[in-house]
Amino acid sequence: MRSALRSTKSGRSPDITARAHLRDTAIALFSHEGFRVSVRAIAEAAGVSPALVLHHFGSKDGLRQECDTFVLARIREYKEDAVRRSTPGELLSRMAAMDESAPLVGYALRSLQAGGELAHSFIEHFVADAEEWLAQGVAAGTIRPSLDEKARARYLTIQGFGSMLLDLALNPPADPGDFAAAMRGYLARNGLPSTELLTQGLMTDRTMLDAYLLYVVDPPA
Amino acid sequence: MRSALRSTKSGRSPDITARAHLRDTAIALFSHEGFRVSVRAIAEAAGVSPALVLHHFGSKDGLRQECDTFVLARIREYKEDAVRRSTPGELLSRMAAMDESAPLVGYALRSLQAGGELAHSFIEHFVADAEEWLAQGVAAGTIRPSLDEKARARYLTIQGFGSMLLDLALNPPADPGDFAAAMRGYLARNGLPSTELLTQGLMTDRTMLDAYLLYVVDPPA
DNA sequence: GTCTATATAATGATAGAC
DNA sequence: GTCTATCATTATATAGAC
Repeated sequence: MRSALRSTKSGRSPDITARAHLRDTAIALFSHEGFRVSVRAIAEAAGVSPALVLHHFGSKDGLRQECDTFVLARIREYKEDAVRRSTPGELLSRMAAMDESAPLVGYALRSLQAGGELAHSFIEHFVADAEEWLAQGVAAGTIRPSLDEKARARYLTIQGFGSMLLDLALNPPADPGDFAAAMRGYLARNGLPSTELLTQGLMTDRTMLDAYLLYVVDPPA
Repeated sequence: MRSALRSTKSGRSPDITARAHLRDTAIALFSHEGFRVSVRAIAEAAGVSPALVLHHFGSKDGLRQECDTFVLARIREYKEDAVRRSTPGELLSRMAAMDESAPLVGYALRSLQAGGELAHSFIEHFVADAEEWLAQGVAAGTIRPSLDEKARARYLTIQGFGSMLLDLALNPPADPGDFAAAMRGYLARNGLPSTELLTQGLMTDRTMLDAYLLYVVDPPA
């Protein structure tokens, strides 16, 4: 009721409210410990009472949704600013290198594993980028054309993030918050083979692809 | 105390005990709903009291460990029997096609996402297989050699499972228990682009690989 | 081996004072 | 906006009878 009055009274940035502080704390904790952290833990980290958290967001789910939309919005901002031809991994690395935005990356990765709505938006965004990037490469002659460009863009995106998620789950970094270090570990382990695969493929000839096209895409009656 | 007596009395297979039944029920439920299912739910599904479950396994963690070791052992058995040149995906599909072993596959996949000890054993096993399979292909001339065969075997394994896990998290099957159907969905979405990637790679020339080798593997001083 | 009853701890959420 | 106090639920786990 009185919030309008209060907002006019405050001359500072409208986002440095207690509510925003709570949301940022929640993102940091979700990123660091996963979505199982309790409302109590978030409240304690923020130095307020648990009741206040629920007062602001209604429920833990409400808090989650606010975090989701905020993280997605911020990642979109970063992507607008970033150079277009950077790969998703490079973009995330650069984001994570900044202390302020590292939790955003961790949060996004957590939600990818959880598979919610943010995960979909997140992936769709990178799929769209990949499609454009691939199309430019095909036009320039540096990338081979595909029989299904959309499917390839989606596959490469899922393949990249999926490999990273599983690799990090199997080799958990000492500090879960230091995403940049985690990313370095991933690249140290997989940089060479993934580059080999992208540049040379695995097979020496087309027989496997031809078999797939013949028996799966256009099966004999 | 009296269990030795009972086991001698029973002339049936030593694994069809109530304990084994409980374990199987737990695996089915873990596979279907994830590791957050309560001991209560498992007990109810098995038609016993929650206390009995804990009586047998000491704790929920004890139950988890017993399920882990059992699942790993069974998957190893299947792999021994299976034809050697089948891919991991084919193997799991064949396993999942059998009603009896489908929960094992689901359980293994869940534990991959959780990233525990079973996940490591599971992956290591498939990495070892991949390495042998790749070596045979290289010897036969059907597969290109790699500068780091071990790293490639690990990467391809992680890449395959990681892509599948993320794809399934983003496109959850109607029936989480029907792994075979889930796998068909995954292949329908990604079969073509993954086959293209394996046979042809993505790039039209070696410049990306050469750049990687020059600046990352052997960086200029 | 199996049960009932209970202890204990943690969670998300609410009520109401200030 | 923020708190204290409390509720209702759920979880794992234990004690002890049968």
